[in-house]
Amino acid sequence: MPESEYEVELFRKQGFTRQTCPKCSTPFWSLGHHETCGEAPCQEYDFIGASPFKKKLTYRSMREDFLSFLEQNGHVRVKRYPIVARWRDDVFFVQASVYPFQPWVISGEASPPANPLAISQPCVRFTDLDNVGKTGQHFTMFEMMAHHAFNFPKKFLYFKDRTVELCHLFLTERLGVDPALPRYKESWWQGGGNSGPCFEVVFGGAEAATLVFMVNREVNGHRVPMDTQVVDTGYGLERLTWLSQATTSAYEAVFGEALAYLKRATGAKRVDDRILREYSKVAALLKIESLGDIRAIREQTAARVGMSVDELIAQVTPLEKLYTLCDHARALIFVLGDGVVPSNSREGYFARLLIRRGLRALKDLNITYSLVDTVSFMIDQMREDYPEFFFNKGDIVKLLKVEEARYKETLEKGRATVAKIAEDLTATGKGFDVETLLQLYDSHGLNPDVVQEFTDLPIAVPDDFYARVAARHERPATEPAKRIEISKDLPPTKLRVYEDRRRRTFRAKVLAVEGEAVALDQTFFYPEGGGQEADHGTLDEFEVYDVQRVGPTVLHFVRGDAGRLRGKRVACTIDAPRREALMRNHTATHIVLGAARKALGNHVWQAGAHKAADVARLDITHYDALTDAELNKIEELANDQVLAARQVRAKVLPRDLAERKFGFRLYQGGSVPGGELRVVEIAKWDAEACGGTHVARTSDVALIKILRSTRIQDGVVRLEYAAGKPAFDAVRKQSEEVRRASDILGVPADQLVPTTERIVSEWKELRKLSERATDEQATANARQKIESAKGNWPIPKGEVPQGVRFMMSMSKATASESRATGIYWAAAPSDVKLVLTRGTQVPIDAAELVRAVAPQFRGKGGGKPDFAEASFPNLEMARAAASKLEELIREKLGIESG
RNA sequence: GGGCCGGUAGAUCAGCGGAAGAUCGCCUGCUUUGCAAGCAGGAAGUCCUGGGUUCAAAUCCCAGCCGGUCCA
Repeated sequence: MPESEYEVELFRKQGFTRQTCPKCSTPFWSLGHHETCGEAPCQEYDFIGASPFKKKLTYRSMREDFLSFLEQNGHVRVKRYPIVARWRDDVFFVQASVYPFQPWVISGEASPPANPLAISQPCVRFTDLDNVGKTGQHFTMFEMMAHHAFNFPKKFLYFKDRTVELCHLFLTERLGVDPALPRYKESWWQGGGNSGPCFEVVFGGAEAATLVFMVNREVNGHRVPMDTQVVDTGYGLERLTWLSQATTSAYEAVFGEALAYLKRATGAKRVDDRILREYSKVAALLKIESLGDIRAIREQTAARVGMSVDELIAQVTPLEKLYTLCDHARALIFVLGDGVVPSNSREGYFARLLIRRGLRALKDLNITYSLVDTVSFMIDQMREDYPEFFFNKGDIVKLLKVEEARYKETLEKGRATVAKIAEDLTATGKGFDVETLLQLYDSHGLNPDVVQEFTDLPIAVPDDFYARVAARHERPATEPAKRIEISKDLPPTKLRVYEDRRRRTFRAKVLAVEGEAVALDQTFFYPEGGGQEADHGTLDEFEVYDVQRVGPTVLHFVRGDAGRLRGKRVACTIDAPRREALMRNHTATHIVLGAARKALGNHVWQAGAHKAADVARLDITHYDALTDAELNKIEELANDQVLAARQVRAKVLPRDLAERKFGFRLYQGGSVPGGELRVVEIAKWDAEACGGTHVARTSDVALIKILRSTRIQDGVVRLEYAAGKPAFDAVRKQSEEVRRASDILGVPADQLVPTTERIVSEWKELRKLSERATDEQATANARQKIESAKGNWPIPKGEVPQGVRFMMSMSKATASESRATGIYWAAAPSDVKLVLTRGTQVPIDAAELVRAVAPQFRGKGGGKPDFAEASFPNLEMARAAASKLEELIREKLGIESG
C-alpha cells in the first residue's frame, strides 16, 4: 500500500512523522519518535504498574467514557446485539462489533440502526481457549467498543481523517494519554469477505484499538471496490481497562470484584506482583500455540524472577485456574443468557465446552464452591449493565445444573471404562498408549488428565496430542446445496401479499417466462419463505405448483410451457383452502413457540420451522426430550390462546424501534434483512419478525393438536402438530383407532389400558408355561429314547414331529447323559434340520462327522465337538444322513451295527 | 453438518458365529438379639428395529431408530 493511503489529515496538521520499526519493518505514524513500533514482541509491556492514562477507570466507567465521548461527537449509542449471531449462517457467535452489520448493512441492502453509531458489543472467540487464564490477556468473552460509519453512495459521513482524529482525541483528551505516545501502525485488514487498509493503535507495548477502513469485498477471489465504504473500529474494553488500571494482568483489572470474592473463598495465597508482572510480559512476547510454548513462558519467567520453574508453577497455577473460572463463567452468562442450550453440536457444543472446562478448573482448585455460585455472583455484579441476565438467572442456572449432571455421568462412565481397560493393560504389563488415549478422548470425552486421575498406570501424552485429535477429523469439504439457476436480469415483481390477506383473485401482467417460471408485474401469491410453503393456484389455465422469490422477483412455477403467456394479462387465482390452512399453521406455530417457552423456560428458541398445509413442525432448543406431561402442558397453553381469541397484528417498524419494543426475541426465524422489520404480534404472548401470512385472531386457528415430539439432536426438540381441519382429522383418526382396538379386545375404550396390560402379561405367562412344558416333555422323550436304545453307548435316533424347538430340548437332555449320543431331525419351514449331540464321555467329534456326512445327502452343516447342526432339503435326505451318521459312530465306538 | 464409540435382565456391563451370562438390585427360605452381612433357592430378556449373508446371527454386512463423545 502506498504511504498516501495512510497519511490522514491529523498527521499532516499536527506534524506526525512516518517511521519504520527496525525489528518488524512495519511503518507507523506518531508525534513522538520511537525506537520500535511499540507493540510486543518488538517492545515489552511497560504500562504494568505505570498507566499511560491520567485516570484509573473501572470496566464500567471505561465503557461509559467511550460511549459518551462518541455521543458528544455526533454518534448515536446503540444497544448491544446478542452474542449468538442468529442473523447469519456463516458463524455461530459474534466475534467483532461489526458482525451485527454484516452482510446486509455493509452491502447496502439494509440500513443500520443509526449512522454513525457507537456500541460496546459483547463478543466471544474460542480460538484462544487454551491461552485463557495463562497469558494474562486472552479472554473467551470480551467487549469490543466501536464507532461505525457507513458511507452509502448517496450519503457520505466520514472516513479515515475523522476516524483517526476521533481515536486520537479520545486517547489524549479523554483518557489523558501523552499525545507523543500513540503509534499508528500501517496494516491491512481482511475478514468476513471484506478488506481494506487499517491502523493498529499501539502504546505501552500493547495494541489498544484497530481502525479499519473497509473498501473492498471479495468476489470469486478478486477484490472489488465496495459501493459502501465502512469505518470499522475496534477498541478492546478489557485491554483499555487493563491499561488504565495497570494491574499485573488484564484479569485483575476486569474481574476485580469476582476475583477478590473467589480468592477469599479459596484462601488463595498472595503471589508476588513482580512474578505476575514478568509473567504477563513474557507471555506477550511469545506466540502460544502448544503445550511447549506455555513451558517456554514459565522457564523464561522463572529465570527473570530467579526462582525454579516448579516453584513458579506452584505459585501461579491456582491463580490461572481462578482466571479461567472467571473468564468461562462470564462467557457462559452471555452464551446461555442469549439462548444457547448446551449440546453436542454447533453452537451448543461451545457452551458445553465452557462448562466442562470451568468445572475442571474448579475441581483443580479443590474448593466446595460451584460453577453455579460463580455465575450467579457475577450475574448479580453485572445487574446494572445487563439486567436481562439478572431476570433470567433461574433459567441460566437450570441449564448449568443439567449440564453439570451430564458431565458427572460422563465421568462416572469414563471411570468404569478406564478401569476396564487398565485391567487388560495390567494383565499384559503395558501402560496407556497414545492410540488408546485418543480413543478415550474422541469417543468418550475423557482427556488424558482425567484418564490419569482414574488410573495408576503410566500414560503417554505427546505434546501434539490435540493436533492428533484434529488429524482424526480431517475430511473432504462438503459441497453446498444447489439453488435455482435463473438468469439475473429479471424484472422486479410488486409483492402485494401483505396489503390484503383476504385477496384470492387478481389480474397481473406477465413480464417474463423462463421454462416453467413466470414473472408477473405484481402478485398476491405468497412465495415460500420463513418456513411457510408457497401458495398454489392458477394463472389463466396454468396450474401454479410453486412460488419462489429470487432477488426482487417472484417466480410462479407452472405445469407445462407457459411461453405463450409472455406479455399477456392473466387472471390469477390463489388456492384459498390451502392458503387458509397455511395461515392457521403459521399462527399456530407462533402460539406453540410461546407455549413452549412458557412451559419449559426462557432458553427455548426456535431452531427451525416448517409449515405445510396439513401439518407443521417447530424445532425448539431444549436440553432434554419432552415428557408427556410437558407436551400436554404445551398443548393446553396453546389451545388456551386459541380460545382467548387474541388479535394477531402485523406491522412494519423501524428495526431499532422494534428491537427496543420487543427485544431480540424477535429473531426467532433467523436473520431478517433490511432496516425495517415486519413484526407479527400476538398480544401478551409472542412477537416475531416474520414475513408469513397469518389469521386475524388466534381463534381462527380453531384447534391445535400436537401429534408427536422427537429429540432430533442433543439440545433440539421437534414438535409436530396440526391446526384447524387437519387437527380435527388427527383427533378423529386417533379416536377411531382407539375404538377399533377396543372392538378387537371387546371392551369399552376406558378399559383399553388395563385390558391390554392384562392380555400382555397373560400372554407372557402362557408362553413361559408352554416353553417349560415343551422342555419337560422333550426331556422325558429323550430319557425314554435313551432307555430304549440301551447298550453301553446308547444312540437314540429319530424324527421329531413336534418341531425344531422340541428337538433342541431333546438334544440338550440327551447330551446331559454323559455316554449318550443323540441324532434327531425335524422339519423347519423351508428345510429339515438335523442335530447331532453327545455326552461328555463319548469320544467323537460331532462337527467333524456332520461336515463329512451332510454333503453326501445334499446337506450342509457344522458346529462344535459336542454339538453339531445340519440342514437338508427334505426328510428322506435327513433320514439317510442320520443312518450314515449312526453307522459311523457305531464304528468309531466299536459297537456292532443294528 | 461430519467422524468415532455404543444399544443384551430393573441397574451396570461381559459374551462378538454354534441352544442367553455375571455382578448389584428384587422375591422366598435359613442364619443373626438387632444391623451390616452370610448361606441356599427363585423370578426377571422381542440380545434397539428391519433387511441381507450363513446349515446356524446377540455376534458378520447394509439401512434405520435411539444414546454418548469429539470436531467444525
